[in-house]
Formats: sequence, structure tokens, C-alpha cells
Amino acid sequence: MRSAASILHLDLDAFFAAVEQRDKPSLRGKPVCVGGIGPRGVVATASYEARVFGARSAMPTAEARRRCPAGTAFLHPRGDAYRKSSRIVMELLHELSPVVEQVSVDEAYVDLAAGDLTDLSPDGVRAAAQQLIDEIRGATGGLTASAGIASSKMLAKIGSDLEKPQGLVVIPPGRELEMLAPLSVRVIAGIGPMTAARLRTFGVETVADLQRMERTDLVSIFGSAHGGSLHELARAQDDREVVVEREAKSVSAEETFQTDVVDRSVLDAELTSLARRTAARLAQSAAFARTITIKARQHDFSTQTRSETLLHPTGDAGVILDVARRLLDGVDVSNGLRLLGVGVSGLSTHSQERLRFDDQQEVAAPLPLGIDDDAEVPATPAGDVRRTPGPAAYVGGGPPSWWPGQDVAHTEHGAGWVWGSGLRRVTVRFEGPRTGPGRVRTFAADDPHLSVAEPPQW
DNA sequence: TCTGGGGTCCTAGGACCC
DNA sequence: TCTGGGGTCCTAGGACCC
Repeated sequence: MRSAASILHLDLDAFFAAVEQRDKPSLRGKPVCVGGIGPRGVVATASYEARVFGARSAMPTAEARRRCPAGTAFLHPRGDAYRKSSRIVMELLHELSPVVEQVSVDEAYVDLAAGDLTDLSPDGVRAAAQQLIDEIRGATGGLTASAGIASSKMLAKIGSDLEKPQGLVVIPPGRELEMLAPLSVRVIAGIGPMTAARLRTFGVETVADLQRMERTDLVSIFGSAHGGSLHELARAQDDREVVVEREAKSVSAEETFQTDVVDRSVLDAELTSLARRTAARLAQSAAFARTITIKARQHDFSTQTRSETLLHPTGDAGVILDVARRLLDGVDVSNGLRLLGVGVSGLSTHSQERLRFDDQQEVAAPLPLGIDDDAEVPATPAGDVRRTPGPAAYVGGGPPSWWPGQDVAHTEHGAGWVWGSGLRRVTVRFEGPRTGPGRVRTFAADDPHLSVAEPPQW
């Protein structure tokens, strides 16, 4: 804990939904849920209008549909659009200080003590943060953010959450404990539903309650690492630094099927696709991996992992797939899998494989890295393959499979987004961030005048 | 209500080594 | 013979975060 409130935590408000409302004027002021839209999807972000009806992050989309009124938009995420706005926000943060730790697409810590700001008093940092938030709104076409500024990461993060949306909370040095004491233990990072439930059995609900627990008791209940950190965080003892860049420790890809899959040939096709995606992302970060892990979720949601560590790091999709296949052979799939995943860890930045010259070890035939892996169609009859519709899920050679929220362009009507599709039809609303609410038109799904478009500029 | 996808960190047991 | 101690690596599972 520092002597000045010099750590800022910035969090964009209902980020995915806010970007959708910015780019789609007809959705402004309306409930919007962004996330998986299939039968097994969950909500990633609900707009504040949707939260009124009880929609929440991580809620099954089916449940959110039940709670929200007719007219609520359920949209598939547009990752490119979110990244584009995120980049602009992160650049603004870098103008404040070179020490910026991006936690996710919509969240970051800034070490104000490492920047040019000389006035680190509560009033000084508040003014700087207010200016930042105003700049973000201006540069992103109206996205709002909340900020917390405090003497530690934990308190800065708690602060940014306290008055969301558009909150700006400075916790002055010396006031940390009194601020923390009445709050639920759930505000502490690392206390999730399980830990909170166990603490409740000891009568612990607030941070003040937690402060009364002995360290030895917490350690015996939760283990030394978790128990020890609970004891410290409850007392606002948090010396974690703002770190600019962390090396990735693992890379993975996984997919939940629309319905459970028993057929091993379908699973093998999926495994191939996942191994390729994982290898492609590994290559993007110029890394190699020693440990390969598969993940299998059974029909009852129980999850198994199987892993194998190689002698030398690899980046080869064929090697990853060979190992993954072997591992999957050892998994009982007779009741059907609902999810399959492939991951790699034990990363390094160079491959010993490349240094071998007289190794007789058989290397699997190279597997091409699909440029757009989702364009890959498993080598089984299309009608037999159940795939979760994804943002880039094209039927090989055929027309695009349109998804709600997708950016499109029509040669006559211009830019718009997919409102809905099905029965070989696609309905598009023609509007953009700078237009008023637009008109809706329906086309044949294979209408040659309609094409996939880039996210609009606001 | 029936639970995504991408990650991080921790624990615990067994193998193995000195 | 009936019994060490510490360290590291590997594997599996689980809580948690956004």
C-alpha cells in the first residue's frame, strides 16, 4: 500500500453492450444482451436497460430471454469492433503514464506515480481521472467509463466498481480500512461464490467480519496461499505492482457443442480444428509449447483434463493434434461430450525441434495452419456435423451464415447490421453510429448484393 | 435457469533425484 | 532393515476472473 492514491483502475461501463448501442442507434436506450446466442449460450454483457429486468453477465441466454421483454436485442459479440475501441482507450491511458497494465479488453490499471502527473493529492488525481474519462467519451463516440484511484490495486478496483456507471471514486490514503470494512467479502478479488459460502458458515459476510478471523484459521480452512492472502487483503495489505506486460503462460481453444456429441469422427474433426486454432495462436505469439492438454466436458457438466508433456517444445499443429488424439482416446465419450478443448502450456520462445538435425523421431505430416480456421469444414457430411454457429462460421463455398449483430453492407442500401436470419432469409437494419434509427429490409440469405463488412467508424 | 471462452493461480499426490 | 528429508517435475482438478 502506497502513501498516495496513485493507482488508477479504469473499467468501461457495460462495454460490449455500449459499443453495440453506439453503432446501432435503434438500440440506444433499449435492453441489449451480448453473448452466446445459441441454445447453450451465456450473456457476456447486459446493457443497464437489460439489467433492470435481471439479465446479468454469465447468465444463460435462455434465462435472459425469459426475463427480458420483447424487443430486447440478443447479439453475438463483435470482437473486432470492441478491440478497435479498446485500443483507443489504452492509448489515452498511456498518455497519463507509461506504466499501464491491461487486464482485459475493457479494464486496466495505470500507475500515476510513474507518469507526468505531479499533483498526486486526492483532488489532483480526481481531476486527472475526470479529464481522462471525458477524453475517452470524446474519442470513442460516447463510451463511458468508471475509475477508482487508491493506494493499491485492490482498492482502486473496488473503487471503480463502487459507483458504476460513470463512477469516479478516490479513496484517500488512510481511509482504506473504514471504506473496506462494511463491504461484502465478495469485493475482494479471489473470493468467489465458493469461498463466500464457506466464509458464511463461519458467520463471515463483510470485510469487517473477515478481519476478525485469525490468520491460522484462514490458512487451515483455505490453504496457505489463499488463506494468507485473505488475511492480508481484508486488512488492505496489497503491494502488488502495476506490471506492464505479462508473458502468456498458456494458449487454448475450446468449443461447446449445440448438442452432446458421441460420434468419435465428429469429435476428431473438432479436435483437428481446435489443434489448428491453438497452433495458429501459438505461432502468432512466436511461442512453442511442451505440454498439451485436452479438456472434455461430459453431458453432466463434469470436466476432465488429460495432458502430456513432450521432451521438446513444439509449435506444430500436427504434433499437437497427434498428442491430443492420443489423449482423447483415453476418455470415455459414450455418454456424449458437451465440450471439447485443446490447450498448450509450458511455453518458450524457441523450439528445440528446429535445432535437431539427426533425430529419427517421426514427425507428423505438417498440418496447414488455416488462415481462417472457422472456414474449415470437417471432412464429414455437412448434415452430420453439429457446430455451434460462430461469428465466422461459413458453410464451405456457400453463402455466409449470418448472425445477429453482424456488420454487413448492401450495394444499394449501404451499411447495416443483421437483425435476424433463418429460413434462407436475412433481415438487415440499415443504420450506423452517425445515422438515426434505420429501416429494416429482408433479403434472400444468398443475395449477392449483401456482404460481410468491417465494423463502422463512429 | 442449466450453465461460453479465454485465461491465472493453487493444491495434492506420486515419481524421481540427491 | 519397516524407514529421512528436501526439491522439482508431472498430472488432474478446482476456484476464480473478465
